[in-house]
Amino acid sequence: MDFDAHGDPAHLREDGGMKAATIRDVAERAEVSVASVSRVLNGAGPVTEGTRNRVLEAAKALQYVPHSGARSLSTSKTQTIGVILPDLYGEFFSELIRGMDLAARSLGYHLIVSSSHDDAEEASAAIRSMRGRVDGLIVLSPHLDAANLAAGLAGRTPILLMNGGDGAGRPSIVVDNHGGAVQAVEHLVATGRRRIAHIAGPAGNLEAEARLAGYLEAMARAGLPTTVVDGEFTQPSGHAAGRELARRELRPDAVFAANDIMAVGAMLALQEAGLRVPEDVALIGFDDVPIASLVRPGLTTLRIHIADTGRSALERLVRLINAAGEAVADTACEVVRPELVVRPSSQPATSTQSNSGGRPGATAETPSLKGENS
Amino acid sequence: MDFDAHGDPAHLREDGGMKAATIRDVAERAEVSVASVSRVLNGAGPVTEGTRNRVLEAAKALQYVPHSGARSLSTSKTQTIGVILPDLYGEFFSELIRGMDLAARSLGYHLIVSSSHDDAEEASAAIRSMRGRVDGLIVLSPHLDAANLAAGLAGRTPILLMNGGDGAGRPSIVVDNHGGAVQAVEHLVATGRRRIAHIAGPAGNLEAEARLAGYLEAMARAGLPTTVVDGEFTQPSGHAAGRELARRELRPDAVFAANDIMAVGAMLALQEAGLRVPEDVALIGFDDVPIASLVRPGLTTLRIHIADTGRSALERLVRLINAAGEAVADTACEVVRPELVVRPSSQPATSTQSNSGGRPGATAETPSLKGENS
DNA sequence: CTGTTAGCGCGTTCAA
DNA sequence: TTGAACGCGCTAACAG
Repeated sequence: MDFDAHGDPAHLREDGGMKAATIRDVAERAEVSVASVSRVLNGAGPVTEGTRNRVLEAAKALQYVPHSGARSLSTSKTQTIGVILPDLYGEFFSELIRGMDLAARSLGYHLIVSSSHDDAEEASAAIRSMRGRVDGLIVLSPHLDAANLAAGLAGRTPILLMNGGDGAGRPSIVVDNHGGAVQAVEHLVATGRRRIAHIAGPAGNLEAEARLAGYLEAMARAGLPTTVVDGEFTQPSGHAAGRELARRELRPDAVFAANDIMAVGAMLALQEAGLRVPEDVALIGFDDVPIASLVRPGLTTLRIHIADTGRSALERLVRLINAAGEAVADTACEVVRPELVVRPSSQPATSTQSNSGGRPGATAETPSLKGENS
Repeated sequence: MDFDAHGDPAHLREDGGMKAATIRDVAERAEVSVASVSRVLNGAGPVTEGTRNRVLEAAKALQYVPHSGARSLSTSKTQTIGVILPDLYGEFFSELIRGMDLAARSLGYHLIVSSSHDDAEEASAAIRSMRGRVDGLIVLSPHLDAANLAAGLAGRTPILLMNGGDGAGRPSIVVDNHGGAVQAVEHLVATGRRRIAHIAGPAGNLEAEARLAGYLEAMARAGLPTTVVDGEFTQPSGHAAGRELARRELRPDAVFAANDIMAVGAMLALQEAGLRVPEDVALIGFDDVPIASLVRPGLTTLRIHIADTGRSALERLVRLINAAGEAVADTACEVVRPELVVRPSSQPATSTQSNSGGRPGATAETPSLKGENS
């Protein structure tokens, strides 16, 4: 054969290793304009049944897949929302993301996660690297400055704060940490505990500070002396705190940990020290992550419907995105109120009485039934 | 004042609600060309100290942030990798993603996750919606067809399979599920167990099937009768399976669950039935998710360094991306070998002897020290 | 109903 | 060293 001067475009070969087909290739093959192809593929605009079929056929033949990046550039909509979080460790964040992912998928959005932003500096870089890549941002920065900074940096991209602060007039979602802590203490007091210690979260973390404040306030109101041990929201730190408390001369008869995983750590430490939970020491955590119901004794805690909160956060952000410019009405700080879930770890020491938490509204434990895939 | 025909561009106003500044705005303000701005901001190409400063100044004044979407389009590099997974539930996936995120961040990549793709249909849609949005894909589809389909769909975008199959000549990472299961059974046999039951994962899941096959083979080799109960990789299913096994006439003296969370469920069920672990029934799981070391008794399991595996997977994919076109040498299936971690849940029934798992290479438990942030 | 054209915002030759 | 112009792939006006 001689020179094949008019050879097929490279992309016609099945998987010859060449570049992927573009809308233009489809247009050529279908012998129509790119506009028509676009119209057909997006179902928008009037198209003849004939051209429609030719386009569809050509697209299939070329295994054409639209380039979402290019589409985003021209529509200035990425259908993607970014989630900035300090860490990706533990069940709390994974549950939150799971909830967001669920909502995102049903709303036609993608999720781009970016973690490990402890200091405002890193978070800032992460946020600006999101420009042109996302339609909105959800920022979980437990540090005050980071959040404010984030809000500023975002420019005009809608942003939802979940840093534990009140949002300062910006759309935000916050857990009623203070109220939850008060509930925890009141529950313990109501069930006969008096020497109630608190394992705090890391300093500078707004959530941790609010929980500590709630503990201190409730204890003061009850006229009880306080004991605070530092923790950092991790299992090991909870374990260490528990071990220390077990060694104290005046051992506490109850421990309120600022989150579940520290409570679990403390539970193990207490048990290793030969103490019984709840007989010798009652235990209560915060968050109600899945593991709370799997340890023995089951851990009493303050339930936040984590995945639901994540879902709701994402839905709200999408609403903000769709209302961009207009309804600046959403400047509210939505409050999630934790719900006391009484499990065996906080049963009264006096007797093995029934499941009454001592507070109306407390939820009796129902077998938690969720698991893990592999 | 009269008409301000030459008014400042809208974006000059601080945060007047107008669009964000583009590279062109910066160029105008600095009185240079966009090319120079690009050169300065990307540190590429020769630039005079003077223009450099003017550009930097203008950029700062305008709070200019490059539009990564546009950049991606022109460089055809998104610096983003997509992760397709069937679900986002449980510690396994969250640990995996954590590892990937760690690697991604240190390599300058973003992570876009997309879950809930049970059937091949959905996964397919998810994958094609990634085109032009990511530089590569990591696909965790435990179903055979889905994976093959994925590989085809990806076109020319690098893809790394982690579906439990051998990858069929494509780059992939797979856990030696069969070998792990054999280790589990041999460990139980070596410590005196004979009636060893297996709680299997969902049918159709390659990982689950390989673990089942390993169990069956090892049992046959040991000349022992098999007992298999169906599960679905979830805690509730493990609980149900455990309850059923506890009721059996010829109760097993050991249970090997196809993953940790089912083992935990089974453990709780056995204990609720009044059985002692490990005295009456030894228990062993698979994966070594964080919770395995937090339940009591601590769960013996086959450790996969989940986060490390995720990290390594991402690094390999990035390598594939950078080698695009050239080194098709990477067609290998990397195998991750699980490591037996002996914890109290599988101690010999005969006595409370020391931690020897009976197999060389078995890792004695060291206190697991990781926690959760809130 | 269809085709042409102009951007979206940025990187990048190629001259000057 | 700098700038003008083109292209990435697609959508959206605007003609025809």
